Parts: sequence; structure tokens; C-alpha cells
Amino acid sequence: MNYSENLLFQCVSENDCRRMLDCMKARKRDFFAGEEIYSFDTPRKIVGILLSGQAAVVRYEYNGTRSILENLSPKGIFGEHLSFVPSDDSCIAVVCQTDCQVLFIDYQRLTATCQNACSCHTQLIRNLLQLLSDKTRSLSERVEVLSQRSIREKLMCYFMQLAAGKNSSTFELPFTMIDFADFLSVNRSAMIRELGKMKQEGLIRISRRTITLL
Amino acid sequence: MNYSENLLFQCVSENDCRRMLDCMKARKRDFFAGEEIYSFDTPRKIVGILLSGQAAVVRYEYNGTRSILENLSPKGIFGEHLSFVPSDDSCIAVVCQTDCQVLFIDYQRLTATCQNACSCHTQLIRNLLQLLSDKTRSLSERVEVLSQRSIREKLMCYFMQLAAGKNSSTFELPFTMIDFADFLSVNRSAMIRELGKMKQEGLIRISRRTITLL
DNA sequence: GATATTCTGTTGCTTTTGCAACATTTTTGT
DNA sequence: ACAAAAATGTTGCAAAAGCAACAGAATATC
Repeated sequence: MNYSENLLFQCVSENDCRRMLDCMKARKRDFFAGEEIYSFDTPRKIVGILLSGQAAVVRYEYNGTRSILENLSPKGIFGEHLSFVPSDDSCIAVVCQTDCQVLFIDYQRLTATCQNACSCHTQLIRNLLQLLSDKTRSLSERVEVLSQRSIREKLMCYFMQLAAGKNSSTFELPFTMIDFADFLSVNRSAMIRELGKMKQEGLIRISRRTITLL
Repeated sequence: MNYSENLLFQCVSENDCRRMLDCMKARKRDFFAGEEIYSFDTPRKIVGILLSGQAAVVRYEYNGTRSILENLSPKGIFGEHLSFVPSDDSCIAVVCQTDCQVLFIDYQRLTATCQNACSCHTQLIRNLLQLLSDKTRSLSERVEVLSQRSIREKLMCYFMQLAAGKNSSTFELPFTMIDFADFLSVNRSAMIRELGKMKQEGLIRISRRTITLL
């Protein structure tokens, strides 16, 4: 595993990485599918980096509804200071969808220039800036989808984002239909009904999780 | 006007501020209410800071619907790299609600350490990090509101956020009802109808834009 | 390879939301 | 102070979305 491949350590040599991680007391941990990586209730301000596997940031409302706030792929970054604030009647957690390996770094240590005054710490902060910028971008995209008024508009908006991201009118949904409905914050059967209509009207082609915009 | 009051220049002396702003070729401009401060279509990567007045980040869909993506108060920061990506069938702009004064800084110059190697540039970047972190937080809150399923849930969710922010069960809506409906991405009359019901059921007290949770 | 479990897709019914048109109130501009 | 414009609030009707219950398909488990 090369740390320097991670976006957070871009332009930092592997040696410097290891030294810094040591200096920041970063910890690595393995998780099994379904396990909870991180709960936003914990008081410690920690940044997590997904090294391998798939995970999701999930909110459980106390009335039972569940929302997928974000999908995390390897190199994905999460944590208290990066986003998502649990409210009084909900809790937020990062949950593994497959087996995962995660790196944890204390936020204070990450942003404070250490007494060893690593010159590369500046680079680290600049990288963090970029990551936050990216995160803001993806949150904005999510807001764009959610602020569509109808299920069809939500679907199309998200499809266009995926298509733009892959630069192709054919793409794969990164969700089960159940999770997809939770992601769009709509009723699953209403969503599938709408997908059916869109298929009939010739707007899209769809087979399982592969979708083509026509 | 003291620049060092601005969050972006926190812990930077007024002198250093002026020197850096000069070095980064920052420009200051005045706008009238209703004017467009900034459109996200422009190719230049620019960061704007609202020095005075009220403005909003607005998306106009080509089908006519309008969504308020964010409200900006003095010291608010906006720009391409900080958030919001216009899609093929929408455009995003920052629009003044009152007369405004805005400071523009080139993003490249802001994040690149200048050749003069101002030591305070490091501080500037750290401040930017904090601002982005805050922005991410507010976007997350917005996602939380929008991912509620019904109008009532959206209203309550947003009210709780306002109440938590002001630490009081009485607070002022920062919107007209029209803008508020656009912010929640719901129909205005349906929203007002729901507010009426909630009032009747004794959940809230409401008079004009002042709301009390009961 | 049989069984259990999860996921996918369908449908009728109910509820909620959106829409349009209007009356009333408040704000703005001169 | 007055007129014009904008914002607020109401309502009936239409459309969309949610819900529940179910059947079939795919996947996992042993």
C-alpha cells in the first residue's frame, strides 16, 4: 500500500508520508462488511480515509427512515469536520458495504503544523484544501439532485451527473435500487414506477444497474 | 472597513492583509440590489467575499424553476471552487438582495504561495480551510433538510437548525415566503398551507417571519 | 443444488403535493 | 400620501408520490 497514492498525500514522498503519519499518530484499522466504521456522535475530531473497500455515510432518522448521504470509494475521506452534522433526532454513521481498510488521523494534528515543522505539512494542508473543495463540489451536486421537484427530474439530474462524470451516456448505478431510492429521498416503488415510464417513453434504456441515456 | 475582521484574514494583521490583497490583485466592487454579482459560467476561477449587504446563490433551471442554493451574509464566501456546479440545463449566479460590496480574489493566486513568500499566506490557506469546512457543514445541513420526505418534515428540520444555530426556540426566517419555498424546493402555497396546519396543531407559533417552536 | 434471503418490479388505493386563480396585506417608489 | 408592485394567504381540483402487499428474480448460504 502506497500512501502517496492517496489524494491527501499527493506530491509528498512515500518516506515523508510515513514520517508524517507517525508524527500525527495515524492509525490503520480493518473492518468487515456491515460493520460501523465511525459514528458522528463520538466527541473526537477525526478524519478517516478509506484505503480499500466500499462504504457509505448513512443517516438514521429516529422515525425509521434512512438516507444515504454519500458513497465512499477508496481514497474517499470523511469525518466530523468535513461534513454532516447529526441533529437531535438522527444519527449519522459510516458503514462498510464490503470489507474495508481505513486510516484515521486526528484533525487537530492534521491541521496544526507539528513542532518538527515538516515542510511537507504545508503540502498536506493544500491537499486537504483540494479534498474539501471536491467534497463541497459533490455535496453541491447532491443538493442539485435533491432540489429537483419530481422523481423524474431527480433521476434525470443524477443520471446526467453520472454521464458527465463518466463522459459516456452509458453508466452503472453505484447502488441497489433500495439504496438508490434512499439516496434520492423518494419512495422506492414510486421510483421504479417512474423508471418504467421513462423506459417506455424511450428516454432511457435500463437493464439491472446499467443505464443508457437516449 | 477592516479586512482582518473577515474570517479569511483571521490572525493576519491589517497591514499584512492589505499587502497580500495587493499581491493577489484583489479587486473590490459595489453592486446594487438585484444586480448579478457573479455568474458561474465565467471561465475565471474567482473567490468572492461579501463585505456588506445580502446576496443569494441562485440556480435558474431552463424549465423556469428557481432554487436558492444558499444565502450569503457579510463575510460569506462564494465561487467556483467552493461549491455548486452548473449543469447543462441550468445556470447559477450570485444575486444581490440589497446593495452589496464584494471583494474578488483570483483562486490561483489565493492558493499559490506567492514569490514574495509571505509567511502569512500559510495562515490564509489555513483560514480558507476553515471556511471550506464551514461551507461543507452548511451544505450538509442543506442536504439534511432536502432529504426529508414531506414538506412538514423539511420545515421542522430547517426550523430545528435555525433554533440550534440561535440557541433559542424563537427565530427569524432569513427569507421571504417565496424564497423560502424555493429554498426548500417545494410549492409555495403547499408550504404555506402546511405552515397553517402546523400552527393550528400547536406545533409552532408564527407571525410574519418570526417563528417559535412549541 | 436446495433453501433462505435479499433485491426487483407490479399494482390499487390513499395521501400529499403542486397548480392556478384569486383576495388581502405589506412594501416600495415618487 | 398615494399608486403600483410585491408578498402573503386561501381554496378547489388535478397530478404525483407514498404506502402496503405481493410475486418473481437474483444472490447468498449451507
